[in-house]
Order: sequence, then C-alpha cells, then structure tokens
Amino acid sequence: MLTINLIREKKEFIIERLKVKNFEAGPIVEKILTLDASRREIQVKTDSMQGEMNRISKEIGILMKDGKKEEAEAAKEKTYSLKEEIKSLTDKLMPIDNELKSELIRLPNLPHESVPKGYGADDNLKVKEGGIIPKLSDKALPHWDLIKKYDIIDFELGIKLTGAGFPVYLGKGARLQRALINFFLDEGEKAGYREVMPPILVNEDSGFGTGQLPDKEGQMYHATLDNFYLIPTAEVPVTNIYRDVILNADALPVKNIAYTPCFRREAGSWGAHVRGLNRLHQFDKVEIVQIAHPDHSYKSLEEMVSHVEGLVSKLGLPYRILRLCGGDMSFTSALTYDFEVWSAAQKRWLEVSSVSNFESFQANRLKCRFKDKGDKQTKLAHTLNGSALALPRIVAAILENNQTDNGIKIPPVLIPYTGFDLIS
RNA sequence: GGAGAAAUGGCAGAGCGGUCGAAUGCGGCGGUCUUGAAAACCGUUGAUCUGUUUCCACGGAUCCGGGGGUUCGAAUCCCUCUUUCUCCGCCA
Repeated sequence: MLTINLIREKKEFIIERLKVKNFEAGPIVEKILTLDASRREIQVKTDSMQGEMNRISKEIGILMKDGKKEEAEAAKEKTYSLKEEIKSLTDKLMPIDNELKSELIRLPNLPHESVPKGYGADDNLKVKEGGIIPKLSDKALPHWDLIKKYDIIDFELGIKLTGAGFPVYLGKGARLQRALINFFLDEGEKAGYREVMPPILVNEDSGFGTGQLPDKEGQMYHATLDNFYLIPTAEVPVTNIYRDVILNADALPVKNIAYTPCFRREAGSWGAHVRGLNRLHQFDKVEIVQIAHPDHSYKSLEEMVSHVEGLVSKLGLPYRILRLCGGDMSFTSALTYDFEVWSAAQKRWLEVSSVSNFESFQANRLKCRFKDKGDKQTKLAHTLNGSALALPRIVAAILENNQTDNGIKIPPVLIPYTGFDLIS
C-alpha cells in the first residue's frame, strides 16, 4: 500500500511510474485525493468539536466539585447539541475512511527506475546466465518418468491420500527433500540469516499484512472453522513477525530464513507445463526475508540475489537471472529478479526463485517501522524476500540434468546431506 | 471441557467515574562529577491523525487487549470477543 502522503505530494509521478506496470492509476488517484480531502475536512471539524466538548466536560467536573450544581446543569445543556453534531460527523467519516482504505489497496507498488517496460515473460531482461547446459542422450526422460522409474515420488498415492498436486516422497526421494532443505538452511545461516520455524497456519491479520488478503483470497486454503489460512509461502508468517513493530535502526537489516511447506490452490492456473513437479498444491520452500533500512535495501537485494545464485551454482544447475519487466512483476514488488534453472529433458527454463524488494509497500500495511538513532520520528522500513529455494523444480532439474545410464547423480554438495551419491 | 482471576507506556507496576497520556521503579537518552568507568545527582523519555509553520516549534484530536454501550465526562461502570494465568477434568 502506497502512503497517502506520497499520493498527495507526487500524484503525477505515481501515475507516470505505474504506467511501467501497465496500470492506469489516474482515476484511482483522483478518487483517493478527493476522499482524503473530505476525510481531513471532517476530521478537523470533529477534532475541534471534540476539543470543545472536552473543555466543557472539564468545567462541569470543577463546578460539581465546588458544589455549583445549577451552573453545572446549565453547562450540560450546552453539550447535548454538540454531541449530536459530533455523532453525525463521525457517522459520515466512517464510510469515507473505509472507501479510502479500499481504494488505497488497489494501487500497486511503484516499480523501481531500473524496471524494464513490458507486458509479459518475453519482455523480461536477462541479467546473467551461468552453469553449463548438459547434453543428454536420446533416451533421456523427463522427471515424471524418472520418479516412477526409481520409485522416489508417487503422485498416484498422493491422489489417494489427498488429491492431485500432493505428491508423496518415498525413500531416497524423501531423503533428497530433507537434504535440500538442510543444505539451503545451512547456507543461509552461513550468510547471517537466523532460522525461524513459524506456524504454517496464519490468521486474517497476517494474510492482510503481506497482501494475500483480500485480493488473493481464493489462492489460499482456508480453514474456515477457525478462520485460519494455510500459508502460500513462509514470507507470510515471517514478515508478519514485524507487523506493528518499531525497530531500532541499528538492528537493521534483520535477516531471517525459514523452511516451511507451502500450500497453493492454484485456482485457474492448470494447463500446459504443469506436469509432474512443475506445479503443486503443496511443496517445500526455504525463504529468506530481510527488513532493511530504506537507504540500504537495494544493497540487501543484491546480496540476496548473489546468495541465491550461490545456491543454484553450488548445485551445479544451469541458471539464468531475469529482471522482471513491469507487466510481469507482482502487484507488491518494486524490483524483482527471477531465477530459472534449465530442465534438460523438458528443454525449458523453470522458475525456482523470485527475489524482490517491496520497499515500503508491504511495511506500510504491516506498520513495520524503525527509528534512526536520536530521531524522534518513525519511518517505514523496507521489506524484501526471496526463495532460497523452492524445492520441486530444483528436484526436477537435478533429476533430469543428472540422469545417467546408471542412475541419477547427486550433486557433490548434497552428498553429506543425502548420505548417498546415486539414485538407482 | 468446567470454575475462578486477570490484560495499563520498552519492562515491572499503581490508578478503579472528573484537571490521567496516566504515579513510582527499572531500562533508554542527555548532562554534572571522574583521567576513564561505576556510583550518585539533575534533566529527559510512546504511537497515530491533524492544524499553524520554511525548519525549529507550538496547538488540537485519538489510543490504558479488540469491538460496542452507559455518561456532560470512562483506564475506571456495563455488554461482547480475544488472550493469559490458577485450579479441576481430559489427552500426550
């Protein structure tokens, strides 16, 4: 959510910037400014009336104490009409306030100046490419065949237990999951992240804080009896740790890492390219989250990008880094880098990580603020997050890229974690 | 699940219808003292909205778990929700 101050001060700038995201902000901005103006007008009136009311009430108190009953009664008379006026004004204010809020959350975050214009995936800017694309034999299988061949992931069984998109990992398949999770967490810890193990069900406030609610309501599993939501990413609970929190500037950047299962309904997104591990309802992910000082948040972003790059390159996977164009970015992001790894048997790039700086957009909703030393004023912090990494597509790429006639070779960095070097 | 008690500033904790944004202590910050530190002493110390103002600053409103109500006036009374604690029960 953009701050109302920014909208007041830089209306034209906002409209201009949001064009990069192909978003026509003009009408919403105008509506917001109108609502804000009337809100303030009413607010100022009620404030002064309320002040008058308080003054009279105090007088009454003193009169009562002095035993001047009649004068007190006379003063009371004066309050009745005031009280009614205040009430009618506050009744007017409520709907305006609510409408203002709902308009405010319709505006997407401003894209960073380095964000390329564009409409979709084709317009993303390739920033970097690394690793070597393997040459597989003609007999090479896509991962959905490999998992059957080696009996390491069972989709049919998941359908029996739950439904489509809930795979069951078996034997070395399960162990590979655990190895990847531990590898990612250990690497994160080495990079200065604190490990967090949060709840994987969250309440409505948390869903709102990171922006899943109200707009993406249908994308989350909802435990209606208790009104809890299954998290679509660890970003939700971990970032919400800092909801309504005022940090000291010297505590920044705050760096947390968390492994959680993630749950996504993926309503409406089934179609091509969703076979096997490419898209699931439940999957594992290690997420990194930073709360940063606005002056240094882009340094944090670069640091996160190079951390993720380290992970994919240590796993020996061919990868590329994209800077997303305005049209392909999320609603909340100011700048996003996507990581894709090459899936050799599918012969296509798979997105495995998305690293973003949200600047103060999320923080404004969360009320996540900080205070500079010696400064009286609180300011909004910047929030960032990134996958480091999401497992299924990494597993898909490892299986496909590393297949040999003898079996699937485990990347050397993972062997201490798996305890085996070959799936056969 | 049953019965009872409670929720106040960064923390502890008073206040239980009138001048209370809230005593006091601790902590934090600034200062005096000291070669330096500690101790002692003095001062200072929340958030949000908003008005005047270039800034500094000054003024008003709101906030004592959330929401609602009573009252001229609510931290204080009533209703409701949430959470915590104690005892009993149940389960691990």
